[in-house]
Amino acid sequence: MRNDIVPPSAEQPSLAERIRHDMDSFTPSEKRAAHLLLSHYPFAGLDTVAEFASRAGISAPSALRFVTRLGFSGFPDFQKHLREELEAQLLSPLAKSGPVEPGQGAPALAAFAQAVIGNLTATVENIAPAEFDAVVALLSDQRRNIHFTGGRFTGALARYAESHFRIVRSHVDFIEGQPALWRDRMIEIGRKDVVVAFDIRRYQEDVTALCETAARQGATIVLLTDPWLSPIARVARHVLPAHITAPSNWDSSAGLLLLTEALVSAVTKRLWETAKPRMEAVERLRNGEP
Amino acid sequence: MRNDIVPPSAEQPSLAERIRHDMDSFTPSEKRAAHLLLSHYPFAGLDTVAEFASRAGISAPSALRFVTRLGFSGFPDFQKHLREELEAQLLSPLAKSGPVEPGQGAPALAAFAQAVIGNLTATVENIAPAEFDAVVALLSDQRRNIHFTGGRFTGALARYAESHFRIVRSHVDFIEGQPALWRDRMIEIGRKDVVVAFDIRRYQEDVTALCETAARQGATIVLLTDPWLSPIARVARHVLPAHITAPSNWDSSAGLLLLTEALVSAVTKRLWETAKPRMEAVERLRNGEP
DNA sequence: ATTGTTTTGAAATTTTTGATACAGCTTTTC
DNA sequence: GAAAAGCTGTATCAAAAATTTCAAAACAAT
Repeated sequence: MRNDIVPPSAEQPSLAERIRHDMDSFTPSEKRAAHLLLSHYPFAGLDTVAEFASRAGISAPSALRFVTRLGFSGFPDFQKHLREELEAQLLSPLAKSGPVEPGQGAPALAAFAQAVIGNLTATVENIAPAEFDAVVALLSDQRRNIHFTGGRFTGALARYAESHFRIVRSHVDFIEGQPALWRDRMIEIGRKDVVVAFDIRRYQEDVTALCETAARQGATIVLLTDPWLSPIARVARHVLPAHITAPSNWDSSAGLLLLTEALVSAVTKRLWETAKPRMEAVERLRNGEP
Repeated sequence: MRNDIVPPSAEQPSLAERIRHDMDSFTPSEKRAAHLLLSHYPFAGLDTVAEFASRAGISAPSALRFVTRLGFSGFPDFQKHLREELEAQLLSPLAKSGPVEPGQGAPALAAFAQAVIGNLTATVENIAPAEFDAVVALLSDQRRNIHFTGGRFTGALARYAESHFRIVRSHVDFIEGQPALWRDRMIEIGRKDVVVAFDIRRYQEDVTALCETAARQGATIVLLTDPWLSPIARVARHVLPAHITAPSNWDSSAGLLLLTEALVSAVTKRLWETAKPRMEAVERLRNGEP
């Protein structure tokens, strides 16, 4: 038998908090219900049981068991509570933003998120609009070849970028950072090539070498880096810096990801006429259709 | 027959305003219904017809006629509208991130950033502290083997995670999503293994298959997904959902990255005693020192 | 007053929704 | 490895809610 759960009398803590707190005492289906409810709190619970269960990917009886376990006498009772909570919350202007639970992780997570959000804001504010637009234009030029590369950590971001651009347009690839792997490919790189490099501190020599070689051959270099600028900046045509400090032993790449996704989004919109049929074709191929 | 009333399509003015405007065209009992609704807008309308009618001092049919007259097809339709209006209003403060229209370059970047920030906030708020802590504990258990995997886009995140954890602790690797590449490796997977999977919508069957196979062999599955939960959730021990919608043709993985980095940070702190010398050793090796 | 029109609610009907019993499956425990 | 406990979904049923019907009441205009 599991530990009992306090009935939802007239308590202060919102139901959401209680659910978060008791999360690990739930069964798998109950967790799914809980996740759905918390992700659209409290509106997900205001529909019918059938709708709620279906959205959570569970059966109606499981949904019922979930609310019963929460201490309610039935689904209507549960909904009534949600409505009352909502009304109370809406009437008190800023009663929201309750202090997150104690525990070890939550505060750390919240603090981390706050730092990351600060980074994103600072990053956006320090990007020159003209620079961003210029990069979008460059990456939207279908006659050019685009190569993505990065360091040991940022390499994953380069892959992320490549996996998206590859679908939007052609002539896109990823270059591994190790010199042995790209030396001979450099013969192909020329004036119509664009190298998009990701490089943040503990700047990596091999990535720098790659970009310098490419630049010497006439390629256009786009650099996504930190505010202290990777040495690649010397040979780069465009530089987009992102803030990376976080309350961690590691730097955060969220700002770089933001820029990457924003670029993908902007280029997709710009090339929409050709990107749309292309994306549809890719989808068909993935599904094994002719 | 009285003058027609515009149906409640996608309009700007709230229902309340329309009711006030049309007030003098209502019959006496309709007015009573209108007054009740406006006095406790919109909660008075969220109960049952019977309750609503009784509180307004009219009969159920009259209440029905009232909502029909407002242009709704029935009482459930009416309530649905109220809920949606309420949700939109409640979400506006932060997640104003409606379909932010075109806009060029910089404005688009700012809008994108705002949406991403909203996602991060929502993600953190909906993570159960216990769940997060449990995952940290799991990944800090040095006796276990950790395997990261992901789909065509999220695979990059898995690599990102792997590249960090690899330095903090041992027994960490990355598994390619294609079945041909992992089938035979499954022989090694057992009870002391942990599979951390990244999977967001357009959930990928091969990743699901990998996790199901691993789970069947007794491995513990940790899933980072979107709020709609990948089917992998069925076999996952722990699920960390992140909000992913963005004003783009693509979803945003920023929330997943945030969780990843927060996990890396937390585990690094937790294993600091052993992680520190290990990180220093890695650094020496990179520099070619003995 | 009387007739035609509109409004209204009681009761009957239909539809929807919530709840339960039970059997299969999974996980845990011994 | 077998038995027990627990979890979950299908099928079914009961309850409640929404909707329609219809006749009485209120009202307006002759």
